[in-house]
Amino acid sequence: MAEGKLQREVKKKRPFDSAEQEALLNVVRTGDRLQIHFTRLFREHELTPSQYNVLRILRGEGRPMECMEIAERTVAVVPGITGLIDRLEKAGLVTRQQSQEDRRVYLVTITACGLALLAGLDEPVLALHRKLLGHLTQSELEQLIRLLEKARSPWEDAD
Amino acid sequence: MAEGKLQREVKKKRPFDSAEQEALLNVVRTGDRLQIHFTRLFREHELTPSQYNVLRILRGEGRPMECMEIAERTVAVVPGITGLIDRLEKAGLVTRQQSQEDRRVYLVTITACGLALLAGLDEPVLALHRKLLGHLTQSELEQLIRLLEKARSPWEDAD
DNA sequence: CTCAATTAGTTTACACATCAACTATCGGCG
DNA sequence: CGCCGATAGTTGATGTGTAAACTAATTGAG
Repeated sequence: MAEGKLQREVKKKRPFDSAEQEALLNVVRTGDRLQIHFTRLFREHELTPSQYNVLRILRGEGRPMECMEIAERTVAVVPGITGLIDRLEKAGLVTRQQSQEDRRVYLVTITACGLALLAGLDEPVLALHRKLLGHLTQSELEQLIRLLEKARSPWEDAD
Repeated sequence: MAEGKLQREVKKKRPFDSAEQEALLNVVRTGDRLQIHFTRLFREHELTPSQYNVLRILRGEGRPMECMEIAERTVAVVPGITGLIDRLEKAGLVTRQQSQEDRRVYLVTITACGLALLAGLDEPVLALHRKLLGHLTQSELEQLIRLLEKARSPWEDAD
């Protein structure tokens, strides 16, 4: 247990400066690696991870949403949403129309085509979850979730 | 313990489809949030995280390195390295010169200016590690490291 | 009511990741 | 020797994230 695998992976000569650093690099690297697999899966369906996330949010909410709302629930910042919606609209997966109540806001709605695309991805996405983390026991998954939530707790809400 | 914080954060109506999914989203989200803080720190010194990583690799190795070697130790793929090195060279932090043995390869060397920049960042980086994960006990950090290594183990080497 | 502050969203500029295509060089085989 | 495949690196196109400046519309204080 003395030297972790990440240490060998990045071929560092000396040990990590601290356990915090080793844990932090492990989290970041694992997150990257996880995302890569989903990126590949989505690409087979001409989607990027960001686009998939937006579609999932729209389906989950089940109603037209403002750009601001969407931005709040993704990593993306408001300006990035514009181009994202542009491309989704061009692909026919969402529609955008000006709100009548407040003409500053544009409401984004997922189309039947978008819903069908998501439906076709549900099973592969679940299968990929199992493939990537299925070798951990339920107890280990719970431990991992608990530790990560505790890690984020001081800086996730107010920073 | 029943419902995790991430579930509330993303305001999902229903629980996660599986513990694998919840753990996966937790890893990805935590990794993103961690990176954001370092991005801000590096930006104060006119560096991006990718640029910082390349400089750290060069300092750690202590010798001129080929682009291929650098690419292997970062998330970046070879084509991305080109522009990265371009910008570092323009900033005077590295130099690039054609190898004499094999004129296909270009050797990248960190400059004294680059080393000085890194030296000034060492303490703030360590401090940020402590700030972000210092509230976890040593035992928790070790657990987290162990779980993440186990998570990656099936797909990190050969995939 | 009117004007200033606020808010939603877009545009622009830059850094980066990815893929495909290209150039230059090396190495080996005939 | 000369050509052909392999390799190192670059370039270009597309998508995304970030920040700053901008437009359009709403709100609120005087």
